Amino acid sequence: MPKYMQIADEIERQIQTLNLPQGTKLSNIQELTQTYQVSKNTILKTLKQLEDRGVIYQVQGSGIFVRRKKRKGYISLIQNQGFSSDFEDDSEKARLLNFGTLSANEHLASQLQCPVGTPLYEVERLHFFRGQIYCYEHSYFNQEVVSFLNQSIAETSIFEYLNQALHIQVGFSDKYLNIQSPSSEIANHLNLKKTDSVLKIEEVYYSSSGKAFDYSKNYYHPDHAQFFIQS
Amino acid sequence: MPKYMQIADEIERQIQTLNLPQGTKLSNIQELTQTYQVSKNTILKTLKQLEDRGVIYQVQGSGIFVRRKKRKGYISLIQNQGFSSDFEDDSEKARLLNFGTLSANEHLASQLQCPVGTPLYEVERLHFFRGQIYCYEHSYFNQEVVSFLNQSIAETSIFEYLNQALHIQVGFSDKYLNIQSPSSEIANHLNLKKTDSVLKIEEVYYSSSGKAFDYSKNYYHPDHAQFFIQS
DNA sequence: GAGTGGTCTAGACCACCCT
DNA sequence: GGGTGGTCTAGACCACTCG
Repeated sequence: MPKYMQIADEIERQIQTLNLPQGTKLSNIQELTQTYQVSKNTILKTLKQLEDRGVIYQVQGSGIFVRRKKRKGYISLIQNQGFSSDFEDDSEKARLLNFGTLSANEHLASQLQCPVGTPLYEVERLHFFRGQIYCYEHSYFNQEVVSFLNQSIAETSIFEYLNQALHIQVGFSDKYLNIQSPSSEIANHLNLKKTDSVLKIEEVYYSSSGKAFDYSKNYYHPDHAQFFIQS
Repeated sequence: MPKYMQIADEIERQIQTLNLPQGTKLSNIQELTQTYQVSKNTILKTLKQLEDRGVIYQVQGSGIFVRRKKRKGYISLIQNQGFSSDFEDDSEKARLLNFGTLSANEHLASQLQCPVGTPLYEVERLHFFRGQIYCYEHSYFNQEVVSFLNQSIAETSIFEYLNQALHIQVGFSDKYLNIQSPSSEIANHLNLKKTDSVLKIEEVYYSSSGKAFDYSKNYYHPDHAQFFIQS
């Protein structure tokens, strides 16, 4: 891991350990270069990183200050790591409903930016948080990028597997949100009436080399769907 | 405006003008330094900027590539410029429902991180897009930051006024999303039944010096609320 | 005016991709 | 192995904030 990243992790850990409140002033840049024995530019990269993560903010001519997340229990829409990472404890569980393969039809090919007929993996899962159903997920993975996947992997964290076993890193992602009336199948999965509404989030994940490898349709239970964005 | 920003704007404009498709390879870094007669680090800052905007992606050892937004008509949840900026044409209109002042109660004081009793401006507006109601907005501005606001300003773009007249820049923001059943007042404003659902987005905007100046509750019509996030 | 962050340079070396 | 992006350095100067 590069220096600027290590230092960012260390500073973030310190803020959390000391539980510093919003607005706490941190050391200035010159002190940070001395503390970590690196050049000013490296510290600047560290601070940009922490700013992007929503951990600090910088004010020209004044200083570097702590920024704290205000509300607990909200899922971040920015971090690109699938489901498991949004929860600090192990209270996130997934139940596999279906695992299989299929060929991309026109719609899937367009979303995954691959030719019609490309072989895909198909995964359907229900996600629970503290025993509550909160999301029905319907995902497709391009087999030309994700060379192998099976049922037992799909029962755990797919993104962790992609990262550690296949060395596929998420480069970037597109997410589309809207509100829909659930189909009877989805209403059934989420324990809803057909007259209720669900929050639908479609996601396309791209590897760090820019290939789309995952297209997911996620339907969130209206009572347990809470999201936040820091920017 | 700094060089790296000017160059970023110029490159983005070129991509849009030439309508370059996703995946188009751009000049490499060395060529860019020569084209714009700046150092490598300046180009690197430019590219980071464009990456954050979702305009390009970089692949180590390979090159710099165009990234295009896929769907039209979706509102970005990342850009921090209030309502008007989300629409390319002038089809966004706001109708002012209420303008006034009040003192912060406990809830508002907590959201705006100010003492109870701080004087606030209160604004209620309905937002239209292509003649359709899509959002009911209920906002509060801290008068200690926003020193002046009146009815006729609230009828146009408040953020544009804050920026140009008061020189208040948005430094960062927190946004919280969830689904709710509308109160009868809100159902009424949005032309909905009480059994429908709305997407509620609470937003807190901070100036570039880190002071919270705007707390808004926005209720989106379920049929016209479409959002996207690139990250 | 002293302190602090923001921009910019020039150059060295490393890590990864592709042919 | 040649090309390309990623990291890091050391130092100069600018722009803003605050007492």
